[in-house]
Amino acid sequence: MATGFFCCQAVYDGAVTDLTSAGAATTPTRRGRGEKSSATIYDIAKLAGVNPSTVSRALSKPGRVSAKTQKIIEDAAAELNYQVNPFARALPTGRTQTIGLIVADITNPTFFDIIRGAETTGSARDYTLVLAESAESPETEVTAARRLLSTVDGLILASPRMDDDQIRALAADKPVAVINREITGVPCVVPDVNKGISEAVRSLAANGHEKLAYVAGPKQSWMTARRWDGVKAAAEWSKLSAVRLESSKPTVDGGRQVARDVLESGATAVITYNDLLAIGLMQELQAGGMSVPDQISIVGFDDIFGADFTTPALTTVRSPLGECGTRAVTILLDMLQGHEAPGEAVRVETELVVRGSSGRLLA
Amino acid sequence: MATGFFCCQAVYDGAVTDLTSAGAATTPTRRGRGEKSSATIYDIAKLAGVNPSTVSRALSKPGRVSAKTQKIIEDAAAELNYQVNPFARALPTGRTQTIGLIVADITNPTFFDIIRGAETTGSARDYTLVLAESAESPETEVTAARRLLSTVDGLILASPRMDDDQIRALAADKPVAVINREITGVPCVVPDVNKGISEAVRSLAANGHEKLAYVAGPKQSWMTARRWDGVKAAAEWSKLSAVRLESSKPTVDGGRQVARDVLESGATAVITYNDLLAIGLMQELQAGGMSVPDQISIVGFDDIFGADFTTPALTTVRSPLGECGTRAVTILLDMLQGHEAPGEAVRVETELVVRGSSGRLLA
DNA sequence: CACAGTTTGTCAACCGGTTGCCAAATATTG
DNA sequence: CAATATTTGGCAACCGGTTGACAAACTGTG
Repeated sequence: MATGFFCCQAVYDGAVTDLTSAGAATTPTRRGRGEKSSATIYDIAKLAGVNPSTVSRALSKPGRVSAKTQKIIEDAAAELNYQVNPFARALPTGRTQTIGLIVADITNPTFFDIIRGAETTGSARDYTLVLAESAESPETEVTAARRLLSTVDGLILASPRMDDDQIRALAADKPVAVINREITGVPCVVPDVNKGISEAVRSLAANGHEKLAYVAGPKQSWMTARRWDGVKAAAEWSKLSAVRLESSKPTVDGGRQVARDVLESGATAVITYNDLLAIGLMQELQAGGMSVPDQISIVGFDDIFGADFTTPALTTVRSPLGECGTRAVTILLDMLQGHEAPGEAVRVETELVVRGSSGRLLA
Repeated sequence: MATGFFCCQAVYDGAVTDLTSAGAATTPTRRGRGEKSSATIYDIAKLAGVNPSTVSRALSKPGRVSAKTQKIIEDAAAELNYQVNPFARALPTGRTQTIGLIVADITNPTFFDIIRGAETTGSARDYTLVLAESAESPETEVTAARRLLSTVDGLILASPRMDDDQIRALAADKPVAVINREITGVPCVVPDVNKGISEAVRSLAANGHEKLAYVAGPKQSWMTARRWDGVKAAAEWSKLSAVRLESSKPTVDGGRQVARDVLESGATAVITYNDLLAIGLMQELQAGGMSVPDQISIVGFDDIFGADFTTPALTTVRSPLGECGTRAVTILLDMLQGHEAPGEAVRVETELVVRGSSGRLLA
C-alpha cells in the first residue's frame, strides 16, 4: 500500500538562500530533524506585519488583497525564499496539482511518447505527473489506479487492461481520461486507425499484393480488434483477401514465433498489431532466407522508437501517441476547471509511413 | 508568473452532497454507498470505541497497543475500507513515501531501464516514484530538483547535467543518490566501464584491428570522459592506436554526421559513446557502401532497447542500467532508515555483448 | 493487600495552509 | 457632512493524521 503524490508549484524563486536573517524577531522555525526548514506563511506574516490568512490570500487569490499589501507580502515571501508546502495546501482543499498516468509497461516503447506528451503538457500548466505501471495485469492496474486516485486530481489510463465498469467506477470518483480505448461515458482519446490502415492497404494493393495477413495482438486489447476491423474493411474495399493470425505475445519474440503461420498462410503482405511484432517477424523471415520486401511486405503499427533501425527500415502506420498524451491531459485539466468532458471520443489521425519493408512483389 | 488560478469552491463538505438534511450533532461522513468518501481515523475510532490517537498508533506503531484493541481497530479499518490520507500524514511528519527521479530526457532509451529498475525496487518497498525531466538543460534540472526535493523523501539524479556543487547542496538537504557520475561526498552508482571496454578492445585486437576511433558524447557528460579514458588505456595495453572524435549530439543523427570523420581517421574499428551514435554511424556507413563488420567494426555502449534491431545487430558494451536504478533506490531507502551512505561510489559491472557489428577485418 | 513498575489508552498541541464570517477601514453618494 | 456601499484584513475553525505527556489499568512482588 504505497502511496505517492505530490505536487509542486514553485512560485517564488530567485532570492539567494539563507545566511541573511536580518535579525528582527526570534528565529522562527525549527523542525524535527531536517535542518533546512522552509519558511511558512506565518514567517511571512510576521515579516510583513499582517495576518497569515492575508498572506494566504495574497499568494493564492489574486485581487483579494490591496495592491499595497500584496507587494509587501510578495517582497517578504521573496526574501524568505518561500515555497508553498504542497501537503499543507492539499489537506484542506483536496487539490494536489498532480495527475496520475498508468501504463501497462514502462519499458514498452509505445508508451514513451504518451508519457512524454503527458509530462510536457502537464508541466506547462503547472501539473506534475505521477507514473505507475500495471505490469500488464488487470488486478495490479485496478490497485494502482485506486491508490493513485486518492492522491491526484485526475487520472489517465493508457491502454487499460481492466474492464469497462471498473473504469467507469473510477471515473465516477474523479476525472479520468482513457487513451487507446473507447468507453462510453468516459472521455477517451483514440487514434483513428482507418486513415492509416486504408493508406497501408491501398499502398500494398498498388504494389501488386493480393493476399494479406493481419497478425493480432493480445485478446484483451481493445485496439487489436479495432485494427483488425480496419484491415478487413480496407482489404474488402481494395479487393484483397485478408486473414487474421494470432500471436502469443505482442513482442519481438512473439513476432518471430508467428513467422511460420505467416508463411503457411500464403500471404505476401503482412500488417501487424504493433511494430515489435513486425520487427520480430521480419528478423525471423530474413533469417529463413526470405527477402523483405521483395518476397514479402511487412507493415507495422505505431512507429515506435527504433522502427527505423531495421534493415530495411520498417514501414508502419504511425499513431500520434505524443498527441494522445497531450490531448488526454488537456481534457483532464479542462474538466478540473469545470468544463464538460467531450461527449464523443477524441480521434487523432494515423498515417502511413512508408519505409523499406513494404514494396512491390518480385517473386 | 501567476500560477494558481482561482477556482475551487469545494469547502469542508459537511453534508452538502446528499439529501440527508438531518442536521443532528455530528455526522461528518456518511457511507451509505460503498467507499465513496474515504474514512478517517476518527470514523474508525468511533466504530471501534477508542480514541483516534489509539487508532493512529495501532495502524502505524506496531506493538504500541494491545493485541486485542489492535484487532478491533484493524477490523473496523477493514470494514470502512480505510486508506490513510498521505497528505495528512506527510504534514506533521514530513515523510511522503515518495522518491523523485530526474532524467535528462524521458524519451532517451538509456533511461528506460533506470526508470523501471527504480520504479520496481521502490514499489517493492512501498515507495512511489515521481518522475521529472530536465530536457537536457542544467537550469531546468536544478529547478526541477529543488521543486521535487520539497515533496519527496529522497532524490535520484540520473546522468545529471548540473555541476557538482549544486548536487552537493541538494544532498545537504535530503538524501540524494546519483547515477552515472561520481561526485565525492554524494552516494553514486556508476557502471565500471573498464571491464566492458577491455573486453571490447581485446576482442577488436584479436580480430586484427590496429587503429581504433572513439566517438565522444556531450562535453558536459561525465561519462564521455570516463569512457574515453577507458578506451585509451585499453588500447595502449593492447597496442592499438586510438583517436578521439567529437560528435555534435549523442543521437542517431549525430552518428550519421560523424561518419565522415570516422572514414577520414582511417580507423577500422569504432567504439561510440552510446548506442544511438553507433546505430546512426552504421546506417550512414552502410548507405555509403561500406560493409559492417567486413570493412569496419562498430561497438556501441549501453545495450539499449533496439540495439539488436539493426542488421547486423549491434555489438555493444552493456551497462546494467536497471541495476543502477535498483541500487540507487536501495541506497536512498537505506539512508532514510538511518544507514550511512556508502563512502565509495558503488560500481556495477559492464560486459561486452558480441553481436554482428564487430568482427574480423576482411578488407 | 499495599506498592512499585509496566502497559495501554486519552488529551491536547501541533504540521501549514484555506476560507467563512465579521468588523474596521475606505470609497461612494445624496 | 452624514449615510450607505464596498474593500480589506483579522479571527478562528477546519483538513486528517502524529506524538509527547500523563493518567488509568494492569502486572508482579514482598
